[in-house]
Amino acid sequence: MPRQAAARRMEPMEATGSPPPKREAILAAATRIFLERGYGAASMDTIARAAGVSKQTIYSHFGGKPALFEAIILERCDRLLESLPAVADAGSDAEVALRAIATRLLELMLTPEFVARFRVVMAESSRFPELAEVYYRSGPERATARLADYLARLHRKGLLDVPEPHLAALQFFGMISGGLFLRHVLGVDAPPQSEDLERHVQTAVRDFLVAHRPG
Amino acid sequence: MPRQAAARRMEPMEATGSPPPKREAILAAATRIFLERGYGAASMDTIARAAGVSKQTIYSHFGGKPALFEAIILERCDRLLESLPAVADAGSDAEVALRAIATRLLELMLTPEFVARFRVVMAESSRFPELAEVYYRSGPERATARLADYLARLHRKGLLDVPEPHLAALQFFGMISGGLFLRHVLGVDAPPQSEDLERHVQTAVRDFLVAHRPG
DNA sequence: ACTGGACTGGACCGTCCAGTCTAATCTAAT
DNA sequence: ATTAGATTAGACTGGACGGTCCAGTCCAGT
Repeated sequence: MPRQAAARRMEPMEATGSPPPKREAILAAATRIFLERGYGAASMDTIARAAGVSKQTIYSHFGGKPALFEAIILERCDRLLESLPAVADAGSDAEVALRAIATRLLELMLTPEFVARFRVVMAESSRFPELAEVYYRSGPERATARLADYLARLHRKGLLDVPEPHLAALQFFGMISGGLFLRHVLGVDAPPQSEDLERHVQTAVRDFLVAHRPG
Repeated sequence: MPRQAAARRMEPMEATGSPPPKREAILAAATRIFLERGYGAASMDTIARAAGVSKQTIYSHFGGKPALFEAIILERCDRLLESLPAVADAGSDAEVALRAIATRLLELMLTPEFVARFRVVMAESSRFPELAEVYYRSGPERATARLADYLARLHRKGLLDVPEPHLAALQFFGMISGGLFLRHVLGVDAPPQSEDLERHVQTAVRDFLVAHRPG
C-alpha cells in the first residue's frame, strides 16, 4: 500500500510531456525484467509489481505478453545507428573516421543493455521471427549500409580501394566486433580494459587500411 | 503400445557397442527438442514421448532437466575444432591453408544444428554460466588458439607479418563469420549461395594476406 | 523357478503463469 | 455533486510443467 501511494504521488512529476506516465513505467519495468530474465522467465506479475502498476493496466495498455515484448524490443532498436555519427560526412582522414566509428560501435556493443537485448532477440527469434527481422533491418543492416556508403565515397575519391563496399563494411564490422562481442554475449569475460579495446580498434583499422590502400 | 513394442524390438540391433540404447535415444530426442524450442519451452514429457521412453527413465539416467540440458550441450561442443584440420601442419601455401580453414569454419557455422546450439547456449548463458564458459573454452577459444599458433609459425618463418597472432586470429575469424553468421542466427536469411560464400572467403583471405604481407 | 534391475504408463502433487473478472477507489470534467 | 473512465488489489480459472510415486511388465543371469 505505502509503496503504491508513493509511486502514485511521483507520477505527475515526470509527466511533463504527452506520453502517459503509467505506460512509460510499464515499458521501463518490462524492459528491465525481459532483458534480465528472458521472455519465458519474465512473468507479467513480476513486471506489474516492478512497474508499481496493476496487471490489468498492462493488459489495457498493451494487448498481452507477446505484444508487450515486441513493444520493448522495437523501442529504439535502431540505436545502433546513433552510434555512427555524421562521421560519414566529414571529409576528415579516413583513419580517424574509421577509428571513431569502430570505437563508438564497440562501446555500444559491449554495453550490458545492448548485450542483453541482443541475447533476448536471438533467443526468441524462433518464436518472434518478424521481430528478429525488424531488429536486424533497423539496426545492423542500416549501420552496414551507412558504412558501405562512406567506403564507396572514399573509393570514388581514390582515397581507398574498396570495389565492393558492402562486403568490406561487413568484414570491417566483423573484425571489430568478432571475438570480443562473442565472449561478452556468452558472459565469459569481465568488461574489457579500455586499453585492450583501443589496441583492438587500432590494429583492425590499420589492417583494413593496408588491405585497401589504393593503387 | 505398438510404437513401444516396435522400439523395444529395434534396440538390440543398434546396440553393438557399450552405450545403453535408451540413453542414446534420450540424448537424441533431447537434443532435437531443446535446440528446436529452447530450454524453457522444451518439456520433459515432450522429450520422453519423442524418445519413446518413459519419463522415469530420463530421470534415472540423467538427474533432471538442467543436467539433461548440460549433457546435450556439452556433447561434442568441441566440434568446432574438427573443422580446423591438420592444415596447420601442412607447409602448403598460406593462402590455400587460410582459405581451407575459412571455408570449413563457415560451412560448420552456417549449419542449422550449429546455429541452434549457439542460440540456445547464448540464451541460457545467464541460467547456466559455467555451461557457456565450457562451450566457449572448448570451441571458439581453442579454435582461435590453434589458428594463432599457425599464424605465429608463419610469422617466424617470415612468410607473413603477424606480430600479434592471437589478435590477428580473432580478427580473421571475425571477418569470416561477421555479418553472415549474424543474419543466420537471427533467422533473417535463407541459406546463402555457395558462390557468395566463396566470394566472401576469397575476399577476406586476400585482404588478410595483403594486410599482413611481410616486409 | 527365482531374482534383481531396467523400464513402462499413468496418476499425482505443488508450483507457476497468462489472462479474466470484480468490486472498490481515484481523478477530472461536467 | 455527479458521473464516466481509468486504475487498483486481489481472487480466480484453466492449463502446463517439473518431479515423484507406484504397480506392474519384461528380461538376463542364476
